[in-house]
Order: sequence, then structure tokens, then C-alpha cells
Amino acid sequence: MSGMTSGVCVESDLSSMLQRSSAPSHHHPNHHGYGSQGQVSGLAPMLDYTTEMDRYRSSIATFYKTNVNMNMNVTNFPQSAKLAARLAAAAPIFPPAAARLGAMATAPWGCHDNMNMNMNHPAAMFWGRPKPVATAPTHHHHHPSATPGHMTSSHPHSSSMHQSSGGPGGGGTGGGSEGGGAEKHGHTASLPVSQGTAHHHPIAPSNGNFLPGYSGGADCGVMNKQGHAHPDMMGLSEGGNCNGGGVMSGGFLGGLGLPPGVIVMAMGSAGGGISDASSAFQMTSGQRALTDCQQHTNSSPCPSSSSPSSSGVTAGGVSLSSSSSSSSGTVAKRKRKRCGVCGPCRRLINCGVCSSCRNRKTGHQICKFRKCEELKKKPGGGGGVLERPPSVPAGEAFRWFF
DNA sequence: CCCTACGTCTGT
DNA sequence: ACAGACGTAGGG
Repeated sequence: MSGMTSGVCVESDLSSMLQRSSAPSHHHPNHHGYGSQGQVSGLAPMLDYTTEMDRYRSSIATFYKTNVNMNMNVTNFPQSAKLAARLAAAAPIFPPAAARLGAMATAPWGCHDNMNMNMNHPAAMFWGRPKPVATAPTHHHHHPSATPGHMTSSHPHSSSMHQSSGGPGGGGTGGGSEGGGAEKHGHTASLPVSQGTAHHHPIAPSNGNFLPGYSGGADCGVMNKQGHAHPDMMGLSEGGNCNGGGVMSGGFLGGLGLPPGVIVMAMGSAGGGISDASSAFQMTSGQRALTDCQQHTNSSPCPSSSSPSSSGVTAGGVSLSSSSSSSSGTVAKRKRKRCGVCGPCRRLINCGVCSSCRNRKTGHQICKFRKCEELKKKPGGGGGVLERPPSVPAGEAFRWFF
């Protein structure tokens, strides 16, 4: 692995940001690189952020190319970024938490190994500012720091950080849309990331990268070659298994190495682990719901998103009909909506590495890992289309990559 | 108006 | 089969 690592674990600048913005946190600004900037306080940071983001994007682009080899690279996590951003923004996360998140988030693939590599990564970016350089305090340094002890419960900050353009940029442009979106909408939701206490070591012993749950769960755990779990993991856990299962439980965060998204999920899903699981989701949902409520239907309500929209969505049902179809038999092609219940739909964040994520800007496609199972099926044929809304084999998602 | 993402076409 | 790109539906 050593050689390979490309994953970048960026720090969570988020934390930094958060801190700056509101929290006094414990983190040392320094950690987060940008030493100089680190300290910025107030709005300024935000502004800078944008700039930096651009910078990073460039880097990232390069990075991506370079690193892609492994899967490890997390090139961009545009949405993730968004999420992160959202989370961050929205939430009044406490710094520590945020920090963690950031850290975790950063590398989808797992930071540990990868950490070293480049820090630039879109995802990273959004989490925090990627550090341009050396500073990288990879997890090694700070990870722990982040939080274990510190976390307090939740501070409500409403920091509004918009991260701007996030890093999504995936390749620069990519960022634009999705990533950008995140920024745009800064929500102030409150993220109670409080899990409080969990001790999360940022680095997960195991893979570190993903939620323990994922891997652990029979279903869930898919590791990628490197042994890391794969991005997919992020969302998926199906009802029971991964997510529900407990991915989150303490472990989840603990596992930390997780990609940003993961974190989120955890929250949501696990409800358990993290205090407000819901909140997490909400955060996301705030916007567009990151995706349409990823939650399991059962558990959570995703009020708005999918369900609503899809009215028709219904469980696996493709929503086709619902809306327009009516008109005539020709349903014309109404755009189908995501079922919202399948594993992919439940994922909160984009992997950042799949082609869709990489080309989001031009491709206009959702992350492959997040692509609704139902939608993958051909509309017509699908045969069974509707089938299993609730649980899709998590594995499925993975297939995409490997 | 903007963003996200579905559907589709095209190229490999 | 997959990737890339585009048009555009749909939602905020």
C-alpha cells in the first residue's frame, strides 16, 4: 500500500472553518494547514476558501489523473463535499465533530494509507481546506486530536459557511454543479454530530476507511482491493445490515477513516450511534436532501425528498407513472425518480471517484454509487423493477467499481 | 434562474 | 459495457 496510496486524506478543514467561524475549538488552526490562513476569522475565511478551492481543483485534477490508478484516490467528492459543506454549514456542528468529520470525510477511501499522499482532493476541499502543502497533518497527527476527548456535545453554531465552490470541482468544472451546489446552499441546519463521544479514531484500524459497519456487515462490507472499503459503502447499508445495523454505532465514527459521506450516513442511519441521526440527514435534506432522503424509509421519514417527490416513487416503484404518465399512454418519458430506498439512493455522498462524479459537470450524472437501482434498470424492461425497494444488496453498488 | 440528475446519443 | 457529452425535466 505504501506505494499506492493515493487517497488523500485531507484534513478537515471543516473543522477549521467551523472553528473559525464560530467555534473556539480546540483544534489548532495550524493543524489544518494553511497555517497562515488558518486563523482567519470571520467571513474572510469563507472568501479565501473559494479561492483556495480553485487552487485545489487544479491540483486535484492533476491528482486525480495521477492517482486514479488505485481506486483509492478519492478524487473528488463533489457531493460529498457538498454534504460536508452542508453539514458543516448547516450545522452547528461542533468543531470537534466537524473536524472529525472532515478528517474522515476526506478520504473516501481511507485515509490511512492514503493520507499521506496528496491532500488535495476535492473532497478534501470541501471538508476543509485542503492543505496545499506540506502541512498536511495527516491524520497521523491530528486525527485523534480531533476529538476524542474534546467533543462536547453539540454546540449549536450556526455557522454559515458556505463553502463555496467546493471542491467539487472535480475536475475543475465538476465542482460546479454539484459541488457548487452545496456551497450555495448553506444551510444552517444543525448537525448534531454529536455523537458525542464516540471516540473515533480517525483512523480506523481496520480499513479505516469506511465504516466499520460496512465492512463488517456481511453485506456491507465491501472492501476494495486495497482492503479499504469502498465508497459504496457509504450509503448503503440496507436496512438492516449496514446502516441500520449499526454501522454507526460507535464504531462508525470511530472508524474513521471514513469518507465524508460515511459519516453522514452513519448518523443518519444509525441513529443510534450518533445522537441525532436524523439531524444529519436533515441537514442534508435541507438542501435537496442530499439525495433524497437516504434514509430508510422506515426509519426515517424523509419527508421531503424522495418520498414526496416521488410520490410515486414509492418504493421501488418507479415513479414513472405517477406523474405524468397519466397523460396518455405514452408516458412520455417522464424522468423517473429515485426510489429513495435502495442502497444507492440511501447514500449521501458521491464517491467522487466514479466516472459520473468525475465528470459530473459534463456528464450530468449522479454518482454511480448513488444511482438508484431502479433507475439502473431499464425502464421498460426491468422486469421486476420494483422489487426490492428496501434493501438492495449493498453489493450492488459496489459492482460499479469493481 | 440555478442545480441536480434522468434519458439518450455517440464514441470507444 | 462503459464513458463522455448533451438536452432537459424537475425541484428549489
